[in-house]
Formats: sequence, structure tokens, C-alpha cells
Amino acid sequence: MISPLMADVSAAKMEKIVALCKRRGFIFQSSEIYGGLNGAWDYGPLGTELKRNLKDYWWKCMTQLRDDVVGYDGSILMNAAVWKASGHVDTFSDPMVECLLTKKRFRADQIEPQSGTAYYYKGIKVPTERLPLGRAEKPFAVLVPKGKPQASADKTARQYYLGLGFLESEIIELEFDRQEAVENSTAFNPENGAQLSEPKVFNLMFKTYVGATEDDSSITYLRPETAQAMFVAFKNVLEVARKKLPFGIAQIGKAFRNEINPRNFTFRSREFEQMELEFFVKPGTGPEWLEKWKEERLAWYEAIGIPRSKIHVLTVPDADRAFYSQGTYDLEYEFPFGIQELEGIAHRGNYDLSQHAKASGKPLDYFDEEAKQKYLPEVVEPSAGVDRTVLALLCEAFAEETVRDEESGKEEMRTVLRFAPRMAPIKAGIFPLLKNKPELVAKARAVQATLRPLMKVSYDEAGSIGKRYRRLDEEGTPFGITIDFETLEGAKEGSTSAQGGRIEAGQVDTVTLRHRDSMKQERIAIADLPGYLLAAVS
RNA sequence: GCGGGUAUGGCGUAAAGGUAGCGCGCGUCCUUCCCAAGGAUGAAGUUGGAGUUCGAUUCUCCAUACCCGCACCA
Repeated sequence: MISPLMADVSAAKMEKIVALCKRRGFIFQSSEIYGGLNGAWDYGPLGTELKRNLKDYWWKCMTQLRDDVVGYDGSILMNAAVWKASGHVDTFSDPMVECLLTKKRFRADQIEPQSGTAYYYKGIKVPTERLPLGRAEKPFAVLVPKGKPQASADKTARQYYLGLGFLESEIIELEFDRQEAVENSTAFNPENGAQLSEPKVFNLMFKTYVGATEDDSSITYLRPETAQAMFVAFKNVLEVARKKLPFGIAQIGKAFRNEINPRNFTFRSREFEQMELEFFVKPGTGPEWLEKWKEERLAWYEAIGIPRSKIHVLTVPDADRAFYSQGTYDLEYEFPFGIQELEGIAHRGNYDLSQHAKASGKPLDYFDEEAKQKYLPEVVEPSAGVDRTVLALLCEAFAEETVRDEESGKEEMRTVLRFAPRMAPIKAGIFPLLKNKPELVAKARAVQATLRPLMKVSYDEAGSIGKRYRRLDEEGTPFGITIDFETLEGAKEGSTSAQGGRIEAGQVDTVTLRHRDSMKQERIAIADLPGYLLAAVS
């Protein structure tokens, strides 16, 4: 249970993170100057780097560091038949009905059929003349169990008309229409008997038209997940990849869902990016691979700076699982706004391949050379949200701390993003201690030129050195490199090296290396910078 | 989709039916030998639309976005 105070603290933290994201250029509202667009967000200069680092690392872990996964990059627009076969056209849209009395919403297909006596009303009359509306025609109906008096239906109807908000109870006169026996009807709310609205379809897929003519034959959809491209192309990949089971296909790309209600900053957006792996395995081995991938993915989150202790593994109960799933884990993160899903790892059986084989008429079997038999592989799918993970990185990295100035004793607030170095948008900031000393500036520029081909670095000479360090902190840059007079004139006696040893007194071309998290400084030879930094950020 | 709230430079805020101010940040210049130092100077704002009014950023209505709760999330 979250206390109201903690909820306030969390909301305040989230607001600070949103403000920081805008201030430093991580995330902006989409089309902001036109008032934005509900559920759409842009990544600014730093956010783009962060997101790219995340995707690159996933890609590297999937396709480079193991040899049983190949990459794919499917189109966003696909033949509409794909979405029919996958089940999205039929099941990704939910006909919803709404209780006219309580406004509560139900899936139309989940309403339990009711029997009883239905009372129909045409509307209400209001005898008092001082009210502007003498009567209101607004049909309504109530279902009550057989044998119950009409009075109980009247009571519900009265509540409904009162809820419309323009009348006082004592002067409402119901205009009764008729009563009727009803069997197995889904037109009434099982909880209170009130009439339900006509079903409205909420299709979560964005519909669009391919080509110039907008007729039904040209309809397709923006993909609601990247997965289907990989199932549909299974045969093609099998042909060229020369892989034996088990093997996987990995893809990163945009997907679109017309969410009813986007929420929580970028967490639920209508346009978002996925990192999905479809891992094909021998029939019967799905469950064990589900476990393996769960462990694999947990370790991965640790590697990008999200500790195991902040990830909750939810074993999705049978009732909540998608119809195709034979087992699902949700990996959830403790966001300030609640514990929410980052990644779903699902054992999809052979549902997708069998659906597409059936619908397309093209066999999608795998021929097992050892067993000398054909079969449809099972699939285990770790599917991660890029934008959600970026948000988790930001939330996890965000820290405000009080620092005391040793000399003056003055206390100040320091805002710092403690990204894991491999995720940090910029790896190092390079500064001349003073910008009005040409020798320092020239050397700093030289160091920048050395490091630039190796990693993203920044150069800054504006303001005091302390100010520049704090700027690095807010951007989450793990290293600050300062070219100072010791660089030119030789190191002082007793300098500690970042490599652990000593810098020799009088040694030139050494710089101050400042660490973001500890704010500690040490010296390092310029020649050692590339090796040291590459090791620290890869 | 329902209910509630909010909307003032990049960020955080103040004020008022009649000239919109402050702090931080940002740009330029000066100064500065290691944790948001100092000085000079500059740019930048009332979410959008309609109405009331001599005059609206302020009042009213509508729209949009964001936040909170409910519902939803194959």
C-alpha cells in the first residue's frame, strides 16, 4: 500500500524528471508548438543518444555476442492478411459497452447473459413550470429479476435521470413505456440491471490506406507489434541464415497502438519502439527456454544499470494471459508512478507460425535433419519496450544530493543522472581549465580530436570549471577531463593515477580526470585516456 | 471514455480587468589555477480559439495538452 505522502513524493520526483528531460533535451512533447499530440513524444539530442545506446547494446547482445540469433528489419506496413491471420483484426479490437447509470465500462463479450423483466421508460416529465425543461425524452431501461416489483426498476431509472443532472428528485415523473420478459440478454449491467450502451468498437490498430484510392481493398494497418514480420519471414530467414534450431530472429522498430488513454509521460504512448526476439525452439522445449530467457534478460537489465532488486518478475496468471500464450513472465520496474511492465517474455507455442501457414497456404515447417521429420517450432518471445526502458534508465539514474563545499561549508543541491557509463549519452566532457589561455584551449581541442572517433565526447569552455562539472552531472556524463597548467608544465609530486599507480613528478601531458558519481579527481596521461575510457564505457 | 486538477520565457515561479516581474538557465564580452564565484550585456513568456468589455493574460465558453483517480491495456 502506498501512502498518500509517498504518492506525493513519487509524483514530485516524476515532475522533476520530466522537467529535467525537457531542460536538458532528453524528451520533448511531439509537435509542441501546435499544442502537442496526445500520446506522442520526441527525443532531443541527449535522449536520442541515450535511446540509441540502449538499442545498440540490445542489438549487440542479441546478434553479435551470440551466434544463434540473426537480425531482421521488417516493414511497418504489411499485407493486411498478416493482421487477419495473427488475430489482431478480430481480437485487437474490443467491442465495449458502458453502463448508462454508472458509466462503468465492460467488454461486450464478457457480459454474463441475464434473464428477468425489463422495464422501458420513454423519458421524464417535469410538472413544475419554473423549470426550463418541461419534459425530456431519453429512453432508458432496467432489468429486474422476475417477480420483483416495478418500484425497484423505477428507483434505478430515477437515479439514472437524476444523474443527467438537470432535475430535483421530488419533481421527476417517469414516463413509463412498457414491460417485457427477457431471456439471456446482454443488454443490461449484471451488477445493477441498468441498460448498457450499444457496443462501441475500440480498435487498437491504426488503420490506413495503401495507394491513392481509399476503398476497403486498400486498407491496412500500422503494425501494432514488430513480431509478425519475423513470423511471416520465417521461411526466408531459414533459407539464408543456415541456422539450426534453436535459433532466433531479432528486430528493433516502431509499433503503433491507438491506446484509449496514453499515460505516465512516455510510458504508454501511441507510437513506440520495441525490441523483440522470436526464439524458435524444438517442440516441447518451450518451457525450459522460457526460463533461460527470463534469466538472460534479468542479467541484461543489470548490465544497463537497472539493479535486479528493482525488477519484479510477474508470473502472469493463466486467466490474464493472451490466448496464444503457454506461459508468460512480465519483467516490471519500480517506476515512481508504480510497478509497471518493461518486458514480456512469452512462450507462444507454435500459434503464430501455424496461423500464417494456414492463412497463406505456405508451409512454414522446419525440417529437422537429425530426427528426419518436419514440424512447426515453438517460439519464446522476449519483447521489450524501448521507450519504457529509456524512461526506467532516466528514473533509475535521477538523483538529487546535498553537497557541502569544504571551504565555505555552504550546502547546495546537486542534480545528477547516474547512468551506467555504457548507456550515458555523452561519455566525457573535455575542458580547458581557463578559456583565455590559448595553450590550454589548443591542448583541450587536441584531446577532443583524439577521443572523438572513439566515443561521444563534448567540449566546453564556458563559465567556471565547477559549473561545467555540474553541467556534466545533469547530463549524466560519467567523466570530466580538464586540461590544466600541470598538463603543460608537468605533474606535481604525488599525483594519483587513474590507472592505480603514480604519475611521475614533472611528467607532462597528463590531465585531471573527474568522476561524476564520487566527484573525485585523479590524474591520467593523455596517452592512456583512450584505453581507460573505452574500457570504462563499453 | 468518465470524474477531478493544472496551463505565465528553456526550467521554477510572482502579480494584476489597463507597462507582465523575479531566480536559475541560455547567448556575447570581461575576469577567474579545479565543483553551479564575480561583473557587463543580450534574447526569450501569459497553450489555442471564440465571447463579455473602451480594454482580457486575468472573467465566461469551447478546444488542446499534461497530471491524479476510475476504467482499459489481444
